[in-house]
Amino acid sequence: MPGPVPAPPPSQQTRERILDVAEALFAAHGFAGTSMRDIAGAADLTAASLYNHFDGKEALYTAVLERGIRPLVRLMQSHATAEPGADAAAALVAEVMEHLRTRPHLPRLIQLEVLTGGELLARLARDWVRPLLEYGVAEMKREAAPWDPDEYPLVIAAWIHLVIGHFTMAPIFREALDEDPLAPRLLEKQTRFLQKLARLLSSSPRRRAK
Amino acid sequence: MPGPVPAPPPSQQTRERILDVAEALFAAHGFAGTSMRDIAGAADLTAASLYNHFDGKEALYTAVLERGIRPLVRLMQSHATAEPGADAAAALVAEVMEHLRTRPHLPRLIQLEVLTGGELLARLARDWVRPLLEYGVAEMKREAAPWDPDEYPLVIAAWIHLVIGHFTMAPIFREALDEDPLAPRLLEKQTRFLQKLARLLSSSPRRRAK
Amino acid sequence: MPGPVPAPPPSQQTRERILDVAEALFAAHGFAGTSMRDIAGAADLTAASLYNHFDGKEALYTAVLERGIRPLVRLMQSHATAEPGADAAAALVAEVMEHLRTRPHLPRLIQLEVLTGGELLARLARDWVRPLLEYGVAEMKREAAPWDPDEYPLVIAAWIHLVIGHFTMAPIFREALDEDPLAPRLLEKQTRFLQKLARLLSSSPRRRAK
Amino acid sequence: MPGPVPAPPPSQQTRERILDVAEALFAAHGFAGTSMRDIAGAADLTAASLYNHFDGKEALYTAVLERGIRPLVRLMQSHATAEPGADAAAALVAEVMEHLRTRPHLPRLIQLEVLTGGELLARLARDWVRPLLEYGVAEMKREAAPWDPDEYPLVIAAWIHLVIGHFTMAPIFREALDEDPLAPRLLEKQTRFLQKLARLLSSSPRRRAK
DNA sequence: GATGAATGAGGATTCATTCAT
DNA sequence: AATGAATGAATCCTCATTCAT
Repeated sequence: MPGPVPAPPPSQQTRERILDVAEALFAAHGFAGTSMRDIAGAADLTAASLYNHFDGKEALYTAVLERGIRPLVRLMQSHATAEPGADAAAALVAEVMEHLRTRPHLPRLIQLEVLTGGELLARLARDWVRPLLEYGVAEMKREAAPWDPDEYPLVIAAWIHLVIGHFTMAPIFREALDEDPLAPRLLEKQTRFLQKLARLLSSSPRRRAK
Repeated sequence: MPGPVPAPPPSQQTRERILDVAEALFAAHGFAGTSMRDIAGAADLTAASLYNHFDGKEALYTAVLERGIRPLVRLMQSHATAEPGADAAAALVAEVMEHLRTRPHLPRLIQLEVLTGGELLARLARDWVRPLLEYGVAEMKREAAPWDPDEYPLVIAAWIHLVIGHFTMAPIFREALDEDPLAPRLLEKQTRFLQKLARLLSSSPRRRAK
Repeated sequence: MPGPVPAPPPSQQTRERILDVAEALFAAHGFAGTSMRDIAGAADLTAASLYNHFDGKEALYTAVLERGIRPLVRLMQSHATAEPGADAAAALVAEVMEHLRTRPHLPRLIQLEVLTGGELLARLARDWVRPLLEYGVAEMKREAAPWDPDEYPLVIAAWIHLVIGHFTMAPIFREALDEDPLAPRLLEKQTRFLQKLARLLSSSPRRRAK
Repeated sequence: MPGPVPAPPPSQQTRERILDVAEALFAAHGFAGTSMRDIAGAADLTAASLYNHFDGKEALYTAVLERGIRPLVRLMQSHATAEPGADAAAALVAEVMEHLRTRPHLPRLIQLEVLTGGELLARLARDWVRPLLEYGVAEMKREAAPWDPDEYPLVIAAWIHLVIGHFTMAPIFREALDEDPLAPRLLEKQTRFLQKLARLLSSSPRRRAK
């Protein structure tokens, strides 16, 4: 039985605080649009102090991304080894949505990184998208989904777009719908919508299109 | 029969050239990540010369966005008034995809603008997303789609995510698939996939989920 | 009897217009604080057009100063040769004040030029201040004014300060007095005040100070 | 008996050094004619370093003016409350001249600020000129000076012009007289001249002019 | 004579980073 | 671990000037 978690040393606390505000700022303004002073200010520090915790702006950015992506990759891995059942996709989607709910900056960070072709893009592709594609394609083969096999990757990509897009496009729908897509109510609705979609997409329809 | 288009004055040519390279650079590195010198260099000019054509960086960025978004809005409007038939959605998707094929920077620009909450976000929401939502929701009501009415907006949003996402996430799939999602072959495949999906989504299924 | 003055060629008109606005702007913001574009704009021209009339900024500035100072120097010269009477000083002061009333920018221009040690300073000293000193000292010698001979220059300098200062310090007295020192009423009052002072300064008082 | 003044921290020293050189440069070339690089260079710094001490050029300029004007205002205030005697004006003039001797840039700064209508003009009028006017007018009323009451402000203004003008016009008299008006000898002579003038101006003459 | 477009030089300011304290 | 001060490089932008039209 584990005892109480020992309080992290203050330096560790500061480090996490920096990562938190940096994550928010990088997600909101991108790498180039975020200055070390901005981050320091938001963390109640001086820019110089950041260098006591990170080797520089690039290193800080990398640390933010690493910390954000790791749980996502782990989530993927745990599902890859899990019993592939009928509702596996629905379960994965729900879990991912739930995770992103607590880290809403993460999809934005990923999207920005992808858009600006950052250095972590290759790693993201290798550790996150490729496993997801392999896992998903295998699953679809097993299920005889209503798609051509060479459409399988597009289906997987579609899932990614739907999940990520819900977060990255949130601001514009907030404007257009007068409701925050990241509020709990809409997040749950979107999750249920995606699960419904999952069943629809994998069910064998009577007739094949095209 | 229209006569030959008169050659635009050279100054107009320069202006368009600047807009072209600025569009590419802003889409690739974001507003903050693109310097006036970069743009000038790509347009074979000095940074100072840019100011003979635009009032400043912000104005240039706005001009790029305006020019990019206008055709998109017009596309939407022409469809809003068109005969709403069974395959209206499929036709619209195809047209949008075809338009974006020739302006692949545009979805990235929009995504960046949305992410960083730029000033045009409100306009985008008003002129582009809101009409799309209204048009789509009306269409779905007519068709008795297999969704709850309060899910209709999510369906429309899903379409947007699928179209935009295909472009904004292209780099990572290029890495993961070893094939360029923006190459003609994959663009066509994605278009057909989306049209198939359109039929699937609007067909009345036997049983309702949830 | 001279016939009607022939209308100056349009180029001459433009030239004068440029000089007028340049005079005002240089007087208000100094040489460094005034841009060619400012001047051009105020003259309803493009900066490039200024170069059709003047060789450059420096040349334009010089022309402004020349044009402004010439009448002042001529005024001095005409008085130097005039009959030196008792009220010569009073008459000179009145004439100078009257001239400056129509060219209120001139004292400011001179003051700025003196402050920033421009190139025309030497010329101003030679053509304007030195003759004034010589003329004034001679006059005072003749009149047995109530001053030590080596104070004579100070008296002349005082006159200059009083006349120039009235114009250059006008803005601050406009603030402090709630009345414009350059309005006709105050200009006349100041002129009469200076003439009164002239009599006071040159009258032989009963007792000598110091 | 006060103990030794504690050495100011080095940062304060740098700040003062910057203010010193900025005062000289602003006085010599005006606000627009002085670049941050010039100031930095004269203070043995980089332009960027100036921003560690001041928020920008405008702020630095304001700080220079504030620092310069404060003692002047205080001088005025101390005299306003002092015993108004016959030679009060003479004493004040002497003190002001003595103060300006050690800060010869100050009158130029003020003159420039007045000429270009800077933001501090209103404050100068309120804190410096207006009290001086009130104090002086009161004094003159008490003394039955040889002037119409509505000429009193002109007399006060005349004093200001004579004191300020001596400094702001120094360069041109340096040229014309071959002697520096700001050298101790001439400064003292000017002070004695002004005091003599004070007595002359306030003595009741037998006859009234006008 | 007027102008739009182009440009090199320089303007103020911000940036990421270093270092002594 | 935190910071104030310093700085070189780069930011956006303005400037005076030129030149083809």
